[in-house]
Amino acid sequence: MANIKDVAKIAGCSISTVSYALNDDKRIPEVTARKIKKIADDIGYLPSAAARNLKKKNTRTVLVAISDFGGPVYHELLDGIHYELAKNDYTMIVSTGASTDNLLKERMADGTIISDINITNKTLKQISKILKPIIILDRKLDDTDLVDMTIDNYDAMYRLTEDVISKGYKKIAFCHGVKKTHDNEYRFNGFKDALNNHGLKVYAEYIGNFTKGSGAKLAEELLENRQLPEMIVCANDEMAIGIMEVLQKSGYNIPGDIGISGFDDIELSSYFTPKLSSVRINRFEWGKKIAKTMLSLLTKRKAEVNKEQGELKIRDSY
Amino acid sequence: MANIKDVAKIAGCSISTVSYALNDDKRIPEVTARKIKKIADDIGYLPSAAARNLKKKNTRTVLVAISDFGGPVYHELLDGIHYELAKNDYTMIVSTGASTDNLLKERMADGTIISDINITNKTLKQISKILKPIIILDRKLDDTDLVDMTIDNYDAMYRLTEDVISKGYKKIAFCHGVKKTHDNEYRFNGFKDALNNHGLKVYAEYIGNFTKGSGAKLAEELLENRQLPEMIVCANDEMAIGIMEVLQKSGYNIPGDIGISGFDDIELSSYFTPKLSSVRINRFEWGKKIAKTMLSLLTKRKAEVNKEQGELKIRDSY
DNA sequence: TAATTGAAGTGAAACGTTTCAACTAATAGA
DNA sequence: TCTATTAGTTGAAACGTTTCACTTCAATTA
Repeated sequence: MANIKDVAKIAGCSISTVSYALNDDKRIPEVTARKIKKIADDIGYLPSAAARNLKKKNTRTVLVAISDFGGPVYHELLDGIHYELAKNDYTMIVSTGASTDNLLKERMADGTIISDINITNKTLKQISKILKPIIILDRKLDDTDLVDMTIDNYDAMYRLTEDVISKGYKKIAFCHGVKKTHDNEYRFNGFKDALNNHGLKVYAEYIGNFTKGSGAKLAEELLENRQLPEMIVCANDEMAIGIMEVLQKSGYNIPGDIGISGFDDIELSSYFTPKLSSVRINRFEWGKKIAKTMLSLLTKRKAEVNKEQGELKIRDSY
Repeated sequence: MANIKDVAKIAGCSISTVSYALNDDKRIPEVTARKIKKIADDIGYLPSAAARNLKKKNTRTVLVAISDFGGPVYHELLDGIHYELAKNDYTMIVSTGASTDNLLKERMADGTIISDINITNKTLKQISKILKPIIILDRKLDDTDLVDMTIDNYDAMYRLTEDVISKGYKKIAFCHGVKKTHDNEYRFNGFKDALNNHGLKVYAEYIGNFTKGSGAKLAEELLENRQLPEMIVCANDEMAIGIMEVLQKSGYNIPGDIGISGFDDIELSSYFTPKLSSVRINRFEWGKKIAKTMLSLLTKRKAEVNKEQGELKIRDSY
């Protein structure tokens, strides 16, 4: 693999000249620079990122760590982050699972954006002392240097619940996702407070894990016990869809017999019959904001933090 | 940021001892190693990936470059690749767009997997000389060191088309995705050959770009001209869905009035009404195979290449 | 006792860049 | 003609690791 030395040898100049030329330093005259670049091209010289990063002590790279590539939720977010980062000539790399662990243990990026519930608070606290800046999307953690940019789950769910109440539903249940996750807790609190402030009680609480499967299982249990509420507010769309599928197979009409709502507004939701009412987050915009914050953290070391608002998408499922 | 020197100073030993200890070299006794690791932990020492990569001349990292995070097609594939890579203690990083360009220009990974139609053949040919190994998923390119692991589009589409013919359709049109892409060409050829071998002609060809929107637009044009075929075989699911939506809005019954098929079997397809007939690729398995090939390229410098087969999913849309 | 072995640890070179400080040669100014 | 300036170029240090080759010292063997 050709290195800068090889280029210098062929060009008959010093290493420093090559380096300056390749980096468009103005002290190298146009004509020399062109010649050097030509040679570099010809022999297939690619600079070693390792050597450069080592010397410059930065990588112009931001790492985004996510739980998995499977969920329908991340794409827009990643595209938004990438859009903004690329505009500022930063490189984005994405990782999951074990790869994230490795990447976190070796400082390969200048900044890190994390939305991965598999990373424990403990780990997070540890690395937050060492690996700044870090923006965290899926929880809040006090007494750390983590910058959190969560969605305003509470507010959105509060508003959705008010809309449900306004339709006349009284026996309203909540279907939890993974308990203790930030998303679930804040959504539930918004739900509960809206109910209470309108003189209603939580009719029942069910526990899923954010997947379609868990929604389906839950619905089967409900059918067995014949204890259906008038309405189930779900912590996310996937569980809502799982519930609807099972209920429909058993002959229930939605929203005739029971109302259902979701959260996230994944693509499937508007194709399902009935179309699922949900909360839409403009994740592309959210991603852009996150990237902007990261950029200012990287340069100015400070940031204006921002809660992302959700938009109610009331359709046909309640 | 603490470095290995700091650890050595506190531990009262040499840099080499720290390095050996941290890398579990057997010449450092258990007790010393533990002490050193403790110190490293305490002062928040993280090894510099840059320095290590520079010295070791490898990164134990594989880069996967994709067109965008938006499509519903990549998730399983990425998960499959990651699964296999992680098992072998390799790190996977993923990039798109401009980030890919940067990453390709700096050698940050030991190997590269590319499925990005935005990268030109020319670029690909250039980097294939320098940046080996590279596995390419979305085309074939002769006279290069690229290893291609495309899907067996031809075979799958041939079989799908035979099934369509067996249902009695005669006037069968094809809806192209982006022309000249490998996927589109091979799917079309499989379609065409199946038709010809059964004594049929291609009834018409429409041109889309693999998106739902392009399918919708196309359907609108067809409605204007009132020239509907009996069946449209689409180069992918998204276009098929776009077409179906528009046709249904205009009162057409699918499959009563016209049959439609797709390719890829994205999640949406089995939720749409009618359920879309399509070709399923087990992308998780495909990803695992790709990763295995990459691994053997990385270690043994050779690979058994493999075409991934598709499975027909005949449902209700024709 | 002397020689040998082995365990534990160390010094220093090397990886491929960037960049500071210094140098040369040519030009401009006095 | 001499000095000051400037454009172009260069040598070498530094970044933080890994690892080869070597040393030291205690224990074992003959």
